[in-house]
Amino acid sequence: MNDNSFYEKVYEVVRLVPYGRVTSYGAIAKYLGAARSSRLVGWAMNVSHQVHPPVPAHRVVNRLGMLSGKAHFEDPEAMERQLTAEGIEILNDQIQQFSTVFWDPEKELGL
DNA sequence: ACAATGACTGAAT
DNA sequence: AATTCAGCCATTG
Repeated sequence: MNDNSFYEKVYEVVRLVPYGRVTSYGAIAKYLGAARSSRLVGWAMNVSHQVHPPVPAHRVVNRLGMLSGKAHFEDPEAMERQLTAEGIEILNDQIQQFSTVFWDPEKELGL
């Protein structure tokens, strides 16, 4: 994987997600100019465990604010725990007040 | 070079 | 309104 690969871009954006905020796969994909490559973002996250530096994958959820990828973590409970530690309220694997904690790269960073 | 994969998303039923 | 279907596309075997 080259540093210029699509994955690397994804990691870069994910690292930009502020503390206590989350974003969605689609938002990242769209920000990267590949709005329909949301799956690739998820795939990138799957590999993010072996990537350096570490990527805050726990801050990335699907567009509904559901912890769809928690099962892919070393410890599925860790994702939920970390988000909670950042002040994000989670119930039944779903982020509460998602609209409030949602962080849209396009909106926050600007196009 | 071809086929398969997938932590998604939006449209169709 | 809820659930199912199909497209999507970079990476990998």
